[in-house]
Amino acid sequence: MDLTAHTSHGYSAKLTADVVGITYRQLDYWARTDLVVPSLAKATGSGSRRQYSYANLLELKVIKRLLDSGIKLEKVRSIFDYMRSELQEDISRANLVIDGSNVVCARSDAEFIDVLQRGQGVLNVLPLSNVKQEVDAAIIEFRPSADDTDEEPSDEAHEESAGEFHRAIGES
Amino acid sequence: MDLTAHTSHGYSAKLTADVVGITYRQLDYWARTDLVVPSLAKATGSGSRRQYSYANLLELKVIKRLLDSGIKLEKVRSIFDYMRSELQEDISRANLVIDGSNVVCARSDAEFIDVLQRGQGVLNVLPLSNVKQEVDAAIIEFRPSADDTDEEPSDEAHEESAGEFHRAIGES
DNA sequence: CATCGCAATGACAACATCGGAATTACGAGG
DNA sequence: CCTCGTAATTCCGATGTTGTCATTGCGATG
Repeated sequence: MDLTAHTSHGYSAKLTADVVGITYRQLDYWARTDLVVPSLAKATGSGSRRQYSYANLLELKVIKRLLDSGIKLEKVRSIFDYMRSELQEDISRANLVIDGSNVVCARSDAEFIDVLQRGQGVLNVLPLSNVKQEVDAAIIEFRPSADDTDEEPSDEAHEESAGEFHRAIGES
Repeated sequence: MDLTAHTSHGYSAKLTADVVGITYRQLDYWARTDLVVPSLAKATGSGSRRQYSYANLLELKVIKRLLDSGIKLEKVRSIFDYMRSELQEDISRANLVIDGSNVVCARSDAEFIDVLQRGQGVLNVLPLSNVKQEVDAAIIEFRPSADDTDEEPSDEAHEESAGEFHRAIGES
């Protein structure tokens, strides 16, 4: 199942916001401030339509993850200077490690652990595999085109889709 | 060398800000908003003197680390609900792992790696050992009481005291 | 007692990051 | 051509986190 092929016409702003799990207002703000500009169609004035690509969805989902973990948007902006060169393909087995202003994309587990051991400051570790998974799941969930053979058309239960980690950590 | 004994009279606000590497304005704001209230002497009105303990210095240094890595102060506040119960002793070999609203203090390397592998979202990893190191070094550096037999009395070069990691990561 | 330095306080401004409501404009369909 | 739905834009406001500056007050020293 390759959801990248869905990029024939791209994703509208509203759908993108729903899939990623952010508000339209945030998506709009990020587009205007050049954090994530829609690849397929930029806004050309009032009434025009922004069109986001599948790659844009992944970018936006990563940003939401970073924000949810408490990272400032300002820092996210600097991170994405590096991100855009690395985020393109094979997101499946990569781990992103961020140390202040430095970013590295560790693909092997050995490199990953090695980087962690040398860390001097705070390290922000982001496994990218589940990002793609969650985006794909959300695309199907919010798909407007027919065949919604799901049992949960309710608008709730989109948060905490993967909840095994929280029990291992302990409650806050 | 136990610098905790320096707590006989505590640390003034200005000295604390210098040691930790933050502005007085930040320290003042954090005290007023109950993020870090000085243990030894709270402000009792205009003209009074705040007195910070050694434990306060460690707390403040951790906060600065989190801020430098782009963590929002709002998230730092929630993190410290858990932190205060764990930050007291044996900071030497502990690693702090933060996943959104969940915080865990992994003491063994095995537990540390195990937690990292199960991470679903963004993990903020903070080695606490070097926090203590840097605070101790800064205390000696900014010590007002005599015997400054150092070769660098200049006010610069306090940032990036441990710079081996940056070369391993790559430039930003 | 007068003065000085330091530190807390308060008032104000600035900035980023949004949320909400009203307005405007595009495109499709009758 | 008119209308309708959708979406971008504009305007306004709120909030949190500082910076700057002036004021007030404490304590020590002359």
